[in-house]
Amino acid sequence: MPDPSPPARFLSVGEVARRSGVAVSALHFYEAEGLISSLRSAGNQRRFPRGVLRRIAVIKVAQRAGLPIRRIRAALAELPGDRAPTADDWRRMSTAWRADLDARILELTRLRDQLDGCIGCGCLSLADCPLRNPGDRLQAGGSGPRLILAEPADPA
Amino acid sequence: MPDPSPPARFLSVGEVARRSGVAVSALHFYEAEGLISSLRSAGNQRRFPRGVLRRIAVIKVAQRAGLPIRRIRAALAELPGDRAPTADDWRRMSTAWRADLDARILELTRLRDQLDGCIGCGCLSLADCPLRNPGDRLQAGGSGPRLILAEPADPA
DNA sequence: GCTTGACCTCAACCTTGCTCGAGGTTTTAT
DNA sequence: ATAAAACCTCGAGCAAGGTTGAGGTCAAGC
Repeated sequence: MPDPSPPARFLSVGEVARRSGVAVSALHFYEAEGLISSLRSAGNQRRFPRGVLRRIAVIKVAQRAGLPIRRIRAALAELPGDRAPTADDWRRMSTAWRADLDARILELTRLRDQLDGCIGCGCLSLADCPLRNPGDRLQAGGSGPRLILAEPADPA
Repeated sequence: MPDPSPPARFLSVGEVARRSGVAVSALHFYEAEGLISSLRSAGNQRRFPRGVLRRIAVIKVAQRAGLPIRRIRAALAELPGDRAPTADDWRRMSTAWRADLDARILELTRLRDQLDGCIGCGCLSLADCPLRNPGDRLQAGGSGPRLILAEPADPA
C-alpha cells in the first residue's frame, strides 16, 4: 500500500466522511442516488477519488439552497467525473442554482412584505387579502361570486 | 329545515375543504395535530365553526413561510378559539413569523451572494471558501435530514 | 324506503433524505 | 497471526406532511 504521508490518491469512505463532515451512511446514500461514485478495492471496499470532496461540497451548498436530490444529481451530471471542473463548469451550475435561489428569495420576501402589510389587519379572513391569494388562483365557477364566501354546492 | 340563505353557523368537513382548498384528509390530519378543532353532530360528523376558515388561512400562510406544524400549532394556540382574533393577536403572531422569515431570507441571500462571488472560481475545493464555511453552523436541511454539526474538516 | 353521496375511523402507504442494526468480510495494527 | 477497527449489503425505521383505501355509518333526494 502507498505510504500515508503524501495525500493518498484514493480515500476510504471513512476518510471522506471525516473530511467532508458527512456521515458514512449518507455517502452510501449519495452513491446509491448517483451523486457520487467510487471504485472498489480488491476486497470490495469503496475507494473515492479525491475530487469527491469537491463534489460533496457542491452537494452541501446545493442543499443549503434547498435543492432536491434530483436537481443536484442533474447538475452534477454536467460536471466531469474525471478531470477537475473548469471555471465554465462552475459558472453554468451556479447560474442555474442562482435562479432557484432568486425565486425562493423572491417568494419569501414577497410573503414577508405582505405579512408586514397585513400586520394587525386580520384580513386573512377576507377574500381580497394578498396573503390568501398568492398566485391569483381563482377557481372557475359558473355565475356569481365564486370566491371564498360562496354558499351553494358548485361541483366542477 | 334551516333555510340556506344565511351562512350556516357550522360547516361540514366537505364544505371546509371546498372553501379552503384543503383536502378533507388534510383537515382530518390538522385536527389530529391540534391545529383546528370541531364539534360533532349527533351522528358524529365534524361541525366546524366558521372561524376555522381563518385558522386554515393562517396555516397556509405559515406553511408558505416554511414553518413546521409544531410552530404553527404553537402560534395558533395563542389565538382565541372562540372569539375573533384581535389586531394584537395578529400582530404578535405575524411578528414572530417575520423573524423566521427574515432569518431564512437572510441565509438564502447570503448564500446567493457567496455563490455570485464564487462563480467560476472553483474554490469549493478550498478550505477557506465562504461557501464551504458558512460561519453559522446551522445547516438544517428542511424536513427529514438531521442537523449535522460541522466536524473538523481535515485538521490533521 | 331505498339509493347515493358525504362522512366516520383506523391503518397502511407515499416521498425525501437520510440513520440504524444485523450479520458477515476486509484492512490494519501489533 | 490475530484482534480490533473499518467496511460491506440489505432491510427496516424515522420524521414531516400528508394520501389512499377498507369497511362501515349518516343524511338527503326521489
